Amino acid sequence: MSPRTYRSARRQAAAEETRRRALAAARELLAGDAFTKITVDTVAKAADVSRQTIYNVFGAKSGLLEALFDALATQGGMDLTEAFTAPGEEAALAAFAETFCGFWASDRLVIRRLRGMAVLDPDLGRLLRERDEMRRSGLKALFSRFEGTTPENIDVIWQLTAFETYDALAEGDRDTSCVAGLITAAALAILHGSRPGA
Amino acid sequence: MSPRTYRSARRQAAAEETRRRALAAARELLAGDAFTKITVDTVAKAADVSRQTIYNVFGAKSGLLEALFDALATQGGMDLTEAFTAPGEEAALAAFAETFCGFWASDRLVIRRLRGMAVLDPDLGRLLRERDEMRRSGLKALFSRFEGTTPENIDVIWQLTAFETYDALAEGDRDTSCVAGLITAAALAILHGSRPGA
DNA sequence: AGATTAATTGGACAGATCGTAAATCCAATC
DNA sequence: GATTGGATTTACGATCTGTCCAATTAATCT
Repeated sequence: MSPRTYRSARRQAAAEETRRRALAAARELLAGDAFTKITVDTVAKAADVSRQTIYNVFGAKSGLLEALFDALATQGGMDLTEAFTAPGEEAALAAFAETFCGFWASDRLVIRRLRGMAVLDPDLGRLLRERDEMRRSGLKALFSRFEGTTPENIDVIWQLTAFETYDALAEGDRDTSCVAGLITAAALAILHGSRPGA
Repeated sequence: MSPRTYRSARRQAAAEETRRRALAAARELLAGDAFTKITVDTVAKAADVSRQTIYNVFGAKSGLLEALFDALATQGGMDLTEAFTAPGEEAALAAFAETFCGFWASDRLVIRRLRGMAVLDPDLGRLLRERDEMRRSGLKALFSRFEGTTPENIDVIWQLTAFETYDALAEGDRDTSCVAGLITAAALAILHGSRPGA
């Protein structure tokens, strides 16, 4: 009746390791050709871990996917300081677009497939919408420095910097920075090209 | 050893009817709250048809979904003649955008979910990419009437008229024609606002 | 009318997959 | 050496897919 408390760096590290391996395995499977066959069992085997462990660590398959999504976002290391410290509107937009395109490109297949699954998985869907809203907030904050940006324009640019837009424009081996350039140009045209009169 | 051939309007009509009912049931389920639970069994029950019939008619669950996707496109009645007979670039683009936005809006949830499933279903994915390519062809044909449109711009406008863009911009109860307007304006800005020099 | 066929049904089955439960093992910690 | 946290093993129930096959019903041909 006196439960001792056992803290340990070693055990904790080992647990981290299995978690890390599971996520890495899931990611690799999702990036591969047989990604439709992604299963708790296949992930466990690929991670050289028992199936039960996956459930112990992540609770459920959806938990594993959510954790993977988070891990991607985290280790993606998105740094928006360049966008926020850029001198002008154009430079800021270019930095913003390049940052996100770089992120989308870093794990294109995995992100695409996770987003597909998110449509059928409410929890994953929430997580994803949350992240997308963060991008929208970022855009809002970015444009608060400049004047005369309508909410509608922000919405459109929000979609221009979305994964789906990157994914569509990157078709046919178009370079990532090239895609970012297209997006930046489009955003700028929308911001300045709207002719209120004629 | 002399297999007679039985043709009949009545039987054929009855078969059409069960097929129609199955598709209608699938569509309704996909539009509802419990769409994650869409199952051959639930579809069959909702259509008041045996599970086996679904397999007889569509071969597999994926066949049912593909048929539904096709049915949506067909009965969506997309008519691009207005876009192709419009006097000028702006009118043509507006008609094009409105036609597609109207289609996307006609079954927004179902289309969204089908597209999500398509990520995990290679056959459905092909079908969907085919349709999207048709939109791209349409755009190319549309702009062949006008000069100076770069392939890059077509790609961007292609994505602007994609379902994902409509879906994102229609968030928060934004009117369909309003979304079409945003898309048209963005496309026009991209076409004319690209400043080649400075 | 009677034979024949098309369309559908019902039940049973194998195989995957998810998720849970309980007993056990092992190594790090007290 | 006893205890604990983490991982494993095995077993199980539930759901869903897809297949097989015998049986049923109604329309069509002769």
